[in-house]
Amino acid sequence: MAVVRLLVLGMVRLKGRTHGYAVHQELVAWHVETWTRVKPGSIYHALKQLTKEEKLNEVGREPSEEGPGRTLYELTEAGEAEFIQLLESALGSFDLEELGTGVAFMECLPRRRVIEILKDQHRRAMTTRNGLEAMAPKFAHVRDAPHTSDLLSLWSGSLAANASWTRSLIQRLESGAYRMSEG
Amino acid sequence: MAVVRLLVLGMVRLKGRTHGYAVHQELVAWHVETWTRVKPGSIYHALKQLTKEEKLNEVGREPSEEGPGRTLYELTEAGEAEFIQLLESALGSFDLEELGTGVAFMECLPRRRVIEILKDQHRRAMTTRNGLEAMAPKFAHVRDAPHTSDLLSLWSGSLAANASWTRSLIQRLESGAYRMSEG
DNA sequence: GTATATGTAGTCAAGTTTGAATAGTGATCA
DNA sequence: TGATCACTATTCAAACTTGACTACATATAC
Repeated sequence: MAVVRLLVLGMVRLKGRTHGYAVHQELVAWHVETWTRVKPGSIYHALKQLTKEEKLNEVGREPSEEGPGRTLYELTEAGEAEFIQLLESALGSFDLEELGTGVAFMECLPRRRVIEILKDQHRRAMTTRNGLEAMAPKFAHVRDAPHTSDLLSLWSGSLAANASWTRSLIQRLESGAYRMSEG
Repeated sequence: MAVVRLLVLGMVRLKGRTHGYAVHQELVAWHVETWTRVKPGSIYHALKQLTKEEKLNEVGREPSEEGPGRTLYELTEAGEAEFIQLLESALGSFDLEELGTGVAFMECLPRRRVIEILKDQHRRAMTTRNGLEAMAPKFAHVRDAPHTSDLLSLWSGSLAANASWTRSLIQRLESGAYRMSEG
């Protein structure tokens, strides 16, 4: 998923120069496991893959006083671009794990940009929800699609709850809450 | 994910003897893409993997009038057991994709069993939600965990919405809605 | 002093997902 | 007729996830 890439890029960006284990520790400190599951193996894979794509540079190994040596990574310019792109796309998603990850890093974007993306996300969520509500009556009598109306209302309710949360976040941002990036 | 395995097992169970393309077609007819994404590649992989685990049997190939030949599969006894287990676990999950998949097949279980599982799921969802609410004040002032209270309220709201939907489904089931499995 | 637990740092194999590619069969149309 | 399009049916490589394992270092208990 894009979630792991965003988390890893974001952490390396935040720390400037770091290693896989530290990324994992920091994610645990952030309690990311409450909104998404990120296993150590995925972190190490992402580090290698992003290095292969030249979004990260491997900048040598560092000995450690409390265990084996560590492999250090740094963000490249391409990595910075990738980070921004993944971040914007995460804030525009209405998948909870992606959205949550985007929110965790939203202060890396300028306030007005975040508001813009969230408003667009809210609009699309409502459009999708209306679409679901509209298709409900059409499938009420289709035998081969089981429990379609229940499933539609499950998704519709979830979208509505998330949209309501997004609305309140937009309000907090518009009233000046949080320290955001300049520029 | 367990979602694909459940969908594939369920479809093969429903059709008695079928092939990958038909499974895909039926999932499209069910509008499964509104609540989860299932690519053809995942279906074919699941068929092969489940066959390797003897949850399915490959029972030969069938020529087709409108294209290449098809590989046919059937459910084994172990497959039936696996289906029931995945189904019960899906109905007990509060991951939307899993829960949705469980609901699509819930009529394969007896009414009282489904109610029992859903009540347990609802109870656990509420417990989780209370846990989230309880941890919110503790992390309000922790600088290194960004936007934790926003993220907690996002999840909390989502859990509440799903729990409310589950409650209403339980009510419909208790008042005798839907044709369910005997036994 | 040595087993044993705990924390640090990472690798690996197996399973899974994804998007693109392959290949057969009619239907349309110039 | 033969070019091209759409539908049928599947395979494949690459990326990604997962759980189990390796290996180093320190503390602690016996």
